[in-house]
Amino acid sequence: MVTCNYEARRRGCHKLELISEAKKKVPDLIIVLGEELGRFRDASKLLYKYLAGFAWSGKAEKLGFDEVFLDMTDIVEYNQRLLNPNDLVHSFFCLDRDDPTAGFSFDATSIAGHVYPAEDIPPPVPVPEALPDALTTRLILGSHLAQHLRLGLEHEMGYTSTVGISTNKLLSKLVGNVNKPKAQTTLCPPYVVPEDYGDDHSEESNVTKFIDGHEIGKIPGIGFKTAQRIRNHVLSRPHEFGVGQGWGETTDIVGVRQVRCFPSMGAELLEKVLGGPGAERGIGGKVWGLLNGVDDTEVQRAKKIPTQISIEDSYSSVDNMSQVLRELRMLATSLINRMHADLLEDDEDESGSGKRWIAHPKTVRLSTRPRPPLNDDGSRTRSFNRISRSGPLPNHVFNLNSSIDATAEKLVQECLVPMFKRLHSPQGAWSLSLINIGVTNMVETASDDAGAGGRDIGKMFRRQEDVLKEWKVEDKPVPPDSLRTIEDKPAPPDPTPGGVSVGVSNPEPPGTHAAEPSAGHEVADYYMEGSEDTLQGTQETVDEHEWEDEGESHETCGVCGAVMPGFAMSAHERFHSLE
DNA sequence: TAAGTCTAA
DNA sequence: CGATTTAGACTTA
Repeated sequence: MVTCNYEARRRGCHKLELISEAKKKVPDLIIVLGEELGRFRDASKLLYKYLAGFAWSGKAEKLGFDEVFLDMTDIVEYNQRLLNPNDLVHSFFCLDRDDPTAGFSFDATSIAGHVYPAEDIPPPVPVPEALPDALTTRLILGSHLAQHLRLGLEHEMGYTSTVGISTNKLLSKLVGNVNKPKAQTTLCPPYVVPEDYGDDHSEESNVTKFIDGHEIGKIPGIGFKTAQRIRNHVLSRPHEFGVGQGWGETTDIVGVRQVRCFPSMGAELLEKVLGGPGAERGIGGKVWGLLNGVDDTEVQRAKKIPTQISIEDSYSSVDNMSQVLRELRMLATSLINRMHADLLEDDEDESGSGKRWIAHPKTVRLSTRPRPPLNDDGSRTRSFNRISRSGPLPNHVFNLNSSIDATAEKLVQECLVPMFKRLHSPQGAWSLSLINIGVTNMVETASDDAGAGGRDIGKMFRRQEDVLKEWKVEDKPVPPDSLRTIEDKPAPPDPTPGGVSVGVSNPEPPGTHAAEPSAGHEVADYYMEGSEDTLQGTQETVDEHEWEDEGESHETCGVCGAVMPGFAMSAHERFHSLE
């Protein structure tokens, strides 16, 4: 079992649990095979959009399908100034700079929702004496904003959510885990993080106190490998693996405190332990920061186009060409569909138009995970290693006049099969446990993006250039009258209604860092979970050729019938695809 | 650019 | 027995 909902968890199930085990605990457990990610994607997009709408800065970063970081520094600071110190209980949170009436009322004398450390005694009667210190005020504001977002998410979108509120991504994410589901938690001051940190301030700082309670592998940014190396060093021996349980379970539990307080521990030592070939530069300093609750990474703004799109499937064994062919066709079809869903946009400005590509991937990649051979004892060492080959993506995949199936088939025959042969000799014996195909190297198509938010002229120029570059060779040969729009077809509905959704989301606001008392970022960390949706659109197409076979012979365009030298066809096709 | 590693949900 | 899928950031050659 990959994952389970909160109801199942309440009854004792875990992620990655054996189905047999889970069934013992919950006989009426419902097992759902496979996945319909499309509906999750759609829900994810919708929820993301809703939340990002509250971020004045536009800083709203998705983490997976169901989590979002929101940097609410500006809105929080704005409201900090609006507070009336003489009547904090009746405060108003303004959500729109341009509309003083947009917002909600709240009590600025206390934090909304749960707090860390937990208060054993609920605060007496609020004593709106004076304005608390700046950080506390900001966290109070952040907590109420989070509360408002969670209520909005629930009442307007139908999803419950979980949120963590603190001053950076690391802390907000971690503190969001403290109370769930359907809750929010704010990491309370004091946040004393000394300039150099490293000294033991656990007495004064809730940051240290909080983070020290975590096993190192639980810290975001410290993954399996990194955690392992740190454990080995601290324990000065190879760790032991837990048996029978999920991955990465260790019988040796090494806590953050144990590492932080290890003799001569610091950025330099960590750099030695973790550095080396292939390691990220500055890894020591980065991890040292994490162990001290320091995380200066910015909440990223949403990207309009993904940097890659990939599809994969795993198998118990795929070991012959006909299986490979079948799987490649399936994957290629899904990939083309995904490209249409994610890279095709309604063409507004043309009358009677259809869709147009907002970006063109330039590269296609095929990766596999070969099953390791049997060991002497008959066992098989697990390996997750992948190998891959990549090459130019033929232009014909952008042709909207061909059917998806035809496009996929062509992609398989022309690209994927040859790449596969570069990976695995048709003679040699192989057995694959996974096949993945994907497209990368997106080149954004120029758009009349009247979009708000700052526009980057330089960037737009570059985009133009990129596009023009692609055209240059072929530009001339394209007959003027070959321009044509491609009409779009209504998408075949393939939605499955109703999904189950559990939704949870959790935003967390401000992020003042102790290290930088005044200028911290605020980070809101949102969490959403579960969701459902409908499916995507469709397409169709005509036909075409591609750029690799540039010969001197003439060819006829399947779309407009124009005749031109072979080398010009790719540009010509691109031309159609852009229209 | 290509291939691989690490991380995370 | 068996153990997902997708994607981003980053390094190295």
